Amino acid sequence: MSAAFSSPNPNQNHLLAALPMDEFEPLSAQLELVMMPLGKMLYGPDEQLQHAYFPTTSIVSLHYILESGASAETASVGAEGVVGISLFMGGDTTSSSAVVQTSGHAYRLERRLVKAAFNSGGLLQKLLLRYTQSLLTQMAQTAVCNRHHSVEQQLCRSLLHTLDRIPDGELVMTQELLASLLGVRREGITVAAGNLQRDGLISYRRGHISVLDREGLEARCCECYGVVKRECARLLSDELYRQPLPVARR
Amino acid sequence: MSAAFSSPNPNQNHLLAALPMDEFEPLSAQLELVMMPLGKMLYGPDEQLQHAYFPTTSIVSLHYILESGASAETASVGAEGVVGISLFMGGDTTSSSAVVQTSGHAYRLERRLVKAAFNSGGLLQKLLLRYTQSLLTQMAQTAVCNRHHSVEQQLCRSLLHTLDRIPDGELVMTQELLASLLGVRREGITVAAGNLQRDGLISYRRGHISVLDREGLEARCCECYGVVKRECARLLSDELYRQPLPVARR
DNA sequence: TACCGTCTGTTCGTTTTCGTACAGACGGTC
DNA sequence: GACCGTCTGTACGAAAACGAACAGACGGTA
Repeated sequence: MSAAFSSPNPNQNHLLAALPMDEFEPLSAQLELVMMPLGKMLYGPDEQLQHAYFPTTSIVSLHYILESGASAETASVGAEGVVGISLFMGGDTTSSSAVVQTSGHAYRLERRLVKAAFNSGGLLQKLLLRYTQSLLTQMAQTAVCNRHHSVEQQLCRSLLHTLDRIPDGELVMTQELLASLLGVRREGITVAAGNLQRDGLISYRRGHISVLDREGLEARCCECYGVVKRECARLLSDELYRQPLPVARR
Repeated sequence: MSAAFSSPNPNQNHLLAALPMDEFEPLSAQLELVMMPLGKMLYGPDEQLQHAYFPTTSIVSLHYILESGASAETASVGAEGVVGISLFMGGDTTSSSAVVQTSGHAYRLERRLVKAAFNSGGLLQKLLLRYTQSLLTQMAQTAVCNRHHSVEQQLCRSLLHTLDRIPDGELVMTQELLASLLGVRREGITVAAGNLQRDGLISYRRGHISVLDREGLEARCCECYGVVKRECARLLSDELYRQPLPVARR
């Protein structure tokens, strides 16, 4: 496990890890390891994508920026997924942007290779389609949550989703960043986070948030977190996935 | 054109109309014309879908119902699309529901046939994937709109999207229905619609809304309507679509 | 150690939406 | 023509989030 930190490995991405040898092998030489620094924009609105990114230790936020400059996250992508689905879905561009929300690594694959791999129609195609379906669920639930739930509930949801992808429970994000992800004022986050800290669920200091009581956060969160998590598990963890994740490829 | 009303025709659905003869022919005998009465639920959460529906004159609303009973629309589907993408994306079910928002007709195709047609990989597969991408855009924009825009702006958006699918400009929907689609109170719709009527943009009476000034509505609407419309046009109206829609198949 | 930029905390009035309650009006049915 | 269910209009206080302004605190750098 500790080797995972010192030596990045494509198997850290769940989609890549699920591929059988004969599908992974031809891709592996083409996969390029890239650093994903916090704040880096992978693509902007209507920009031709050059690569698909398979995050391993990084988290990427998909969001839309309004003419006013305001923005809101519509979904986020970690090691369970891939950034750049429009490359194989057919549009090549999207109206949204993709920005690194948690720094780390990713493997990227050049545009034409993504399309070719998808069209060759093996397990990878199935996986990518299922992942896209889980992304739909995530966006739909974000829409519902934005309509009906409080800033505090949405903060819990965001923290939990991030936590699921950062096993050590130590999130590196300022309140300002959280606010821009959720599309609310920074002050709103200050108050909500203050309440959570007062009640012993989290603790934070200048850009670092530690989750102290995960169950507490879940109890305080709206149902949206669970809906997305269950649906992603269902779509991506059934018979398609039988390999334990971090272990060497058989 | 008037024949379109008296005799339902699969060509009224844009996806079906775009198919070349050799792909449409084997499907045509399997397409079942169904009436879509207002309020009919095509499927509920986690329910195994039995058919995909290709609307012609009907409009279907995809939405999520919270434990509290509140709900919110995440996307809507008319003649440009298909209801039941999880059949070919791989999940078979979704956490959302699909309900008829405007009564009319649709053609439905049995589950296995949908999967077979998708997997045979012709133009239909391309079309379905592109349509799914447009659905992603729609959901993402709904999330953003729910976060940042007023009830009145969202009402305009909803009316415009419906209007695009109901050419005669006479919408059959109560304020109660509109409220449940947008996930707001009925009173909020009363006020917003009252303002629009006062300013001469619409007129309504007991469940019937007439749009009097389309440009006015667009001016009053947020950018979200245009974003979705342009993106759908781009994804579904390029080289894949060259046939004029209502005309007989060549 | 002093400094300074960034991050966090707090305040206050404003706006929007919510929740609740009830009144009025339309239109189809008996 | 009277009735009644449904749809629409209005009002009022409560709650949530916003916008703007400013104070304080942390922590890296000079």
